[in-house]
Amino acid sequence: MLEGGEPAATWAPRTCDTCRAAASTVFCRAHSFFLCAACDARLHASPSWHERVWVCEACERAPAAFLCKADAASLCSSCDADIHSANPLAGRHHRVPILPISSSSSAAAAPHHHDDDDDADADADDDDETASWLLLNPLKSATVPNNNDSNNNNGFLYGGEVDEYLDLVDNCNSCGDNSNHFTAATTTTDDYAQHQHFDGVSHHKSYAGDSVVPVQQHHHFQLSLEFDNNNNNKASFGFNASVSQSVSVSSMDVGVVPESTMMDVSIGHSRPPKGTIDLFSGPSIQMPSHLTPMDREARVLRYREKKKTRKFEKTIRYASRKAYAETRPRIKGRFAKRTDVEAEVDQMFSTTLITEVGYGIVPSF
DNA sequence: TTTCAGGCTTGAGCCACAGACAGGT
DNA sequence: ACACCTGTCTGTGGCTCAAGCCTGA
Repeated sequence: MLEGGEPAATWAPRTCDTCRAAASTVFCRAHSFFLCAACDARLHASPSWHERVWVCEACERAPAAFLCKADAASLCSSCDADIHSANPLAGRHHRVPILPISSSSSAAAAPHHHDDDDDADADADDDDETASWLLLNPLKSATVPNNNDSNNNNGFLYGGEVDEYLDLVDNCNSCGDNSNHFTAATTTTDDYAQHQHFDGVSHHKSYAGDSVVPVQQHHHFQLSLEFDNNNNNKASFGFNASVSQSVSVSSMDVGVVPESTMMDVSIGHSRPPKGTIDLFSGPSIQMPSHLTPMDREARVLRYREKKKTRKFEKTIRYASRKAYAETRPRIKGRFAKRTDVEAEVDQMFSTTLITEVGYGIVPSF
């Protein structure tokens, strides 16, 4: 859990230069003032508006200079440089110089807008995000034939492969031959709250995917790709690739509980912890070598659908077991043996539970 | 700039037991 | 074919602690 873990003092937004109370949201270039929404509306209510820009959404202390379309975030030069140099994927985010707040669209253009009713924007953002998640090296993509999909230009080419990988990981039990070598490195530091299952993850001030605006730490999952120039349909995955690119995929969305440390491929690793997937041992996962545009589109759609429906909450499969566990005596958190008296009380409790709540029948799935 | 210590965060593992499930009689 | 018995496996929550990360000196 991250409760209280955020150094709030260091992230205090700049206060309004006029009222000195509210957090500033815009920067007026004419005044060289940081203004809150109220003061901005008051000072710039006349038709002769000054040119204003949004305050950086990351540091909240400097005027925004760029708009990152992938993150839908307005960023100052410093934050933009920091964030988009963090990894190759972030570097591919499409950013444009930020435009002054227009007279009619200040509200509509407000940052932090992720309204579902704005389908066009949502789709665009979704495309960007999906691309960010799925894309691999665009240069390499261009070298692969059977590549007629216009989406390839923005790196969608291997979305299907990545998605396929996600599915493979989900299923966790299908491995092909070793012609394609797949390895992965993971780092894990933060953002996960307690999760006991692959889907049992909760977020705390984290931005899903590779949205990196305020990300201080990142779970990411790295793939390295090696392309066989002699057989362009074959892509192998490995760390020692002479021509390789990395792609970061948030493990929280992949649904994989990664190894806890960055692993060196050369280091032999023993059994992974229970509940994790050992991506390093055994036969490599075979990746599909080529897909039709329709296949790719279908996979991307499937990926998006999965992303929409994924659940981070812990799923209780057996309510009765939960009820028993909650009433069970513990010693330092561990279940302890019940005394006869406790067993009797529990028996009574169970009877009550059956009649009142309906527990006692464990549903089968 | 590098190193180190201390604090903080995260997640695996442990425990007992009810119920599911498979296989034998 | 059916009922019953037995053994094994699964899932449940709170706590501890090791490992890794972060921050400041």
